Amino acid sequence: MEVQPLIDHLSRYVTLSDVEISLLKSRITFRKYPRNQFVVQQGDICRHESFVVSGCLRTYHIDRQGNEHIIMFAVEDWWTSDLGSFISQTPANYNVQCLEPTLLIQFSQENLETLYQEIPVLERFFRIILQRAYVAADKRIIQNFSLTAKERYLEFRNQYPQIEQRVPQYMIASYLGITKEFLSKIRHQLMTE
Amino acid sequence: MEVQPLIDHLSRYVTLSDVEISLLKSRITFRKYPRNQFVVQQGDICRHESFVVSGCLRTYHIDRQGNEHIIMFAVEDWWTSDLGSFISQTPANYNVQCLEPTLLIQFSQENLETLYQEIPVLERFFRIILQRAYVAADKRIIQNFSLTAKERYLEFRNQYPQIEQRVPQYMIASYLGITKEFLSKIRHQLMTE
DNA sequence: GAGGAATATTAATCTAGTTTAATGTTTCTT
DNA sequence: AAGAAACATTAAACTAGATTAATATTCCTC
Repeated sequence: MEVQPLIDHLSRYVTLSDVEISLLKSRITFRKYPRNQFVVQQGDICRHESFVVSGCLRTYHIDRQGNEHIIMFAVEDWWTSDLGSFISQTPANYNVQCLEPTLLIQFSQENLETLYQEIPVLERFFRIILQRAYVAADKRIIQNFSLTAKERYLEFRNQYPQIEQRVPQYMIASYLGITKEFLSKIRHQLMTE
Repeated sequence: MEVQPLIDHLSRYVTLSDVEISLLKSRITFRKYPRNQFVVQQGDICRHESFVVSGCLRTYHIDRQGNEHIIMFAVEDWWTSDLGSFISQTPANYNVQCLEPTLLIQFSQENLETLYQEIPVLERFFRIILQRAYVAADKRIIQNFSLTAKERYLEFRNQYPQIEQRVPQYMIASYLGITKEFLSKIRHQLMTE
């Protein structure tokens, strides 16, 4: 059924035989979430790695003072989960919440381990995914250190134009690490110059 | 010779036979660096993953405005490199510099690939290392968002007491993402309260 | 042990971004 | 179509941390 986007996605990185594809299909789960529902909640153990077939999600952390900080968004063709929690099966630092009705393809730890045996190139594929996540996290550390809020906003808009249209501004502010009021000010500045 | 610290370190995560250990020994390189020398330079491709036998290093990024930002320190028993660059053999975002005379055990890409074939559990080991690096990067993003400079300093002091003694304060300030003057102020505050 | 380099402190002024609070606008629901 | 909820803007007062610049202190090195 809706598995094609995943197959296409995998095919961009590794080559799979027909047998491997049916094997894969037998070990995945489709799950439909309504708007606002949580795929992972902070404190729970993240049981799945999820591929987004359709919809939009945010990953955020609630700090000691109760403030939300959005770490990433995910839309069609992206992976989402609390990777740290999934990997080491420890309590999640993040909430993963659907911002739209969302369809996910999910891989449980156990099924993924089995698949690694059955389809060795998947190991390679998920190592690539982990590496990309690491590099992205790394890049964000640098950007938060070295760019102003305005520069980060422009960078975001430039890199994720699709996302800016789909999520409310106060969430983008949270992603950028600033208040919604200040983002509003920045946008005003950008428009009147 | 000085390989024991590495063996001990590996043994904490995986079990190696004597045969595997000699195999390992044959595929590593020792390298001694004097103070201030660079193990990796921003823009170069990072050719090795390095285990610190003795000494102390910093990893830092120079941004567009020419400001330095320290991303991490490494001392005995730690791994260091520009992981993003090493993994994907792309130009490094970071400089890795010795702050003391330093002895490293280095793994080249090719030797590491060979070792993965020869000693499969090493694949597991380095996946764990990558995961830890990812989780650490992740944690830092959260901390930089949600803690004040003072809180981050206390956190650092608490988590890396050994390092605070070994590196100059202005580098700690850079690691915390603040100026040396402001760190000085924080320290003053902490002492007089 | 003197002199210079590197490191650290202090204090005044400045600014990017926050807070608070009020007002406006859009979107959802019935 | 009205009312309520969610989202966005504006502006004034405030603060964490930067910048600048001068002075101390520590640490090499000859």
